[in-house]
Amino acid sequence: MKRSTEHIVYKENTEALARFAKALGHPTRIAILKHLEKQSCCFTGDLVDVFPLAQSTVSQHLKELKNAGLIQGELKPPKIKYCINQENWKIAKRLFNQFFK
Amino acid sequence: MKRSTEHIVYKENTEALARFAKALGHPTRIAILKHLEKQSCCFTGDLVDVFPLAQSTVSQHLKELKNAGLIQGELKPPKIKYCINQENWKIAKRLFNQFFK
DNA sequence: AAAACCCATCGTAATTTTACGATTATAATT
DNA sequence: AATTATAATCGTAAAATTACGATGGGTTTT
Repeated sequence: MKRSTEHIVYKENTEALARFAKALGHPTRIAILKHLEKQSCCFTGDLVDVFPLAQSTVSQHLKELKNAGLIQGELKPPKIKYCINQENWKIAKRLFNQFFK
Repeated sequence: MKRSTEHIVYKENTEALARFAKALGHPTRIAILKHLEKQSCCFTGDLVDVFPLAQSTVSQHLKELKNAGLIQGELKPPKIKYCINQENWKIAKRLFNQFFK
């Protein structure tokens, strides 16, 4: 089946908002972010203890949040400390705010 | 491969927020909602003209937005008029606001 | 150097999403 | 009753997502 591979061009903000929303589109990722907001920071292992999910699955969710720019990891051997990416968080906040204004 | 079919229990708001976010997680759906906000309402056909997508594809996106509760359709034969679901819109707005507070 | 620890990545499978054209359903018009 | 208009739904295919266990790559500790 044919499927248009060239994608539609949307406004800058539309793409960005959809990207953030997509990253937020899974309860586990929302829960991870809530956890990070409360704790300010945490290690992967902490989250593996919190959720009944495999370590690799949690890691994958973290990767998506990182790819979306919502979190960032800091090497703290032998662990990795994850925090909210405040800069992008502000951008996301602003985009959602003006979307729902 | 085994895969846990029983799902994790999240807080009420976490599930709800993820559901809304997921619906917003595609640029076409963001664009549709922006259009609805500006126009206040519109018909499926209007959107088919706006986006370079098949009618069935647009209809599918509308269905998802409807399932998420973000829009509602009103029979206006032979058309269907779509509007933002103000009640749920307010809920979504509140959930995102308190999430990003 | 070996063992232990933490976590990303790989490989894989099931499921869901996204897109299309074709068909169907409903209502209005002729 | 037949035709037209509008839009949902069906069937299908490709791609992406979500989950798991297993493996591997750095550090630190022994």
